[in-house]
Amino acid sequence: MKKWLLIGGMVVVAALTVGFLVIKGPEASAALPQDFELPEYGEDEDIVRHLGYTASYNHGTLVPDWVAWELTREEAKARKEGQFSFSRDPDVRFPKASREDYSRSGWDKGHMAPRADMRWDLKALEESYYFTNICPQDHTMNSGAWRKIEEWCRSQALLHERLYIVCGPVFTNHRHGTIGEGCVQVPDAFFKAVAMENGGELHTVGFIVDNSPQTFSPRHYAVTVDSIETVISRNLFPLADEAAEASIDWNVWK
DNA sequence: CGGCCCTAATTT
DNA sequence: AAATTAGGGCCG
Repeated sequence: MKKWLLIGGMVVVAALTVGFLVIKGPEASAALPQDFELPEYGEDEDIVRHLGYTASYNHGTLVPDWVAWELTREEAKARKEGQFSFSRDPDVRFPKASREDYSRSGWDKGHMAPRADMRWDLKALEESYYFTNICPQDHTMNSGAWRKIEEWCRSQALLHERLYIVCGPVFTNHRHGTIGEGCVQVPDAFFKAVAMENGGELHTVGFIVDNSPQTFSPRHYAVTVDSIETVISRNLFPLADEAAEASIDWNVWK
């Protein structure tokens, strides 16, 4: 059933793409399908769509399984400002993480889709503070290695036209347990997968950072998207061909 | 020194 | 539960 849905979805995407090409002409061939950034997901997942990101929120862990978004050059340049605080997602009705769970836990309320990637719209900025988009993160890692990866992504978005990014928690041995009365599970590590089109070819790069004090530069944590997919058992860019996820081309990722 | 990642205490 | 206020540390 799931497989047929997937195939059906791909047929629809292909049909839309063909239609798009007919209308727009060959110069549009560089544009990847809308929602290209969304990973593979099952019917049992709770998908929440917001202006700046789409996420799959997990009832059991009380963190997202993944958060996906597109980052364009213009979005990366934007500097809108507003004051927002962490809050519950009105689009998620079942029990979810709260501020109390994180308060004095020793763990950061770490953004998956970064606040700084959402400064092109005040609504997107506000929604980035929903717990749908938050995981418990080591503070040194969040403000160190993870932040450097986020800033590296923004610099890549400025160099190229747009990036497709999906990131989320990695659970292996659950060595950090849970926090708060809600029992929010603390991830063992985090993954981030990035895709970008350059010269008609798709390029990808990934990162895995342990949820512990990490401060090295992005390349230290670089891995293929393929290897992330093995670790989390999920296809991250279903519409990308396998070869694009099997290697990292540091000539295009500058 | 500004930008970005935050925290905690207090008030509503 | 959320808004307000005040503050810290790291890095390019």
